[in-house]
Amino acid sequence: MARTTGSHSQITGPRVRAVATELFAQHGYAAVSMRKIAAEVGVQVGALYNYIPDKQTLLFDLMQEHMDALLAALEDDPDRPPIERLNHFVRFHIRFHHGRSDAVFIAYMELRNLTPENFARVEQLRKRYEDSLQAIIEAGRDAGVFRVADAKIATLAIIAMLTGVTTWFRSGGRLSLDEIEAQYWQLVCGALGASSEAS
Amino acid sequence: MARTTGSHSQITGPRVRAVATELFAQHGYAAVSMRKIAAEVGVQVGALYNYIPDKQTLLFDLMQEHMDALLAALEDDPDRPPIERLNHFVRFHIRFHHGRSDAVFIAYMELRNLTPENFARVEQLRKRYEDSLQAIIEAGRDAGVFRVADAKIATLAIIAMLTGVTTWFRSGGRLSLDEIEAQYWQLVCGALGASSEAS
DNA sequence: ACGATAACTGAACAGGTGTTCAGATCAAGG
DNA sequence: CCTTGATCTGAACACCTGTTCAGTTATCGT
Repeated sequence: MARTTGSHSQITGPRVRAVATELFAQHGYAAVSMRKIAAEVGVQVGALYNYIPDKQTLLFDLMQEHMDALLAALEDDPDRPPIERLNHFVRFHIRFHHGRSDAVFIAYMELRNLTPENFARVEQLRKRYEDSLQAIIEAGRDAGVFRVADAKIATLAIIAMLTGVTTWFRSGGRLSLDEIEAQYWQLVCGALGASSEAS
Repeated sequence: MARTTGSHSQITGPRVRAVATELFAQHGYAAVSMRKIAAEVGVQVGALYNYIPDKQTLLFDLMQEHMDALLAALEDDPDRPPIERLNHFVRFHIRFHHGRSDAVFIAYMELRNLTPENFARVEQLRKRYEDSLQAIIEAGRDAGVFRVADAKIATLAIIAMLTGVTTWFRSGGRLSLDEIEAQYWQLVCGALGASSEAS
């Protein structure tokens, strides 16, 4: 037999990406074979190549989609007060990454498995995201509401701190996502020498 | 030919571990074959098994050694003021991890490639390290010098923030290690609501 | 009802995987 | 100087790797 009953491109296509995301996050890109992905999708290996050109491109596409979605979802209004922009960024970052932990994991862990060209492109997207936080911090520093020695370092430190949440937070634990947000907001504010009461 | 001139266990043994550390960090455990390690060491594959029982144990040993060294090097004196203990922890963390970025990378990225038993053992060591920071934070909070809502979250946030340094810091860059230390000390102090002038 | 084509199978390709081991070779102790 | 044992080679084992493609089948527009 060949084509199985009820199979559609619109089902199989997204499923391949979903399965790949899950397996890559769990075992790592190099440790996951095309046959394992196919088995999980419920299809033979060859069928995968109706939806992806090759394994490397699959990985790159997953990363790029994640970064694109991240950048598209972030809304920053330069006209608002820096403290409000920061508050929005912190809460956005935690909320957006929560529930997408697989994609976050891949985007941070599998960079070394990208070809140099693909790496450069993903890295560019990441830099754009970092720059948006750095702009907020610089605006706050210039306005005199943040006390920070080096905006670049503060940016990297805060993003590392916030992204760390995805490695341990699971819904239904000791604390709710709202509480997590509030705590991290306080930590970030303190780190930047701002009062967390505002905004 | 078989045994080559000038080959010694005392040279080859450590070299295998050094090469493995480098390659695992660069390409990932699953992407590095025993043959690639052997080639880099300058030996045939079979020879590696004079020094390691198998690939999995090699990975585990590298991680365990790193964590053991980390725990052994950390000196914390519960009798000193919390602010001093925190200062020492922050500077120690940054200094210890700097120059060992390969081992740090492996210890954080390759956890999923450990067998369940090995994972549990490494995780226990990591928890012990986290607990030592948490103890400092709790001591400071009880003494009224730190203002922190949840000690566990503050611990995870700070460790994530500090460990992030290894992903971007390289000697000879814009800032020296001393400057990095000072900046992170300020950030950590602020996050915990303490004055960074002390200690 | 039927022809076109999207969707899939099954097999093959050339090469890579971790691990084992008999045999060759060199270093060192008596 | 010669034996002993550590050290390494080279080949083999059974299996897995990403990718391709001729052939088969289900679906859909007409």
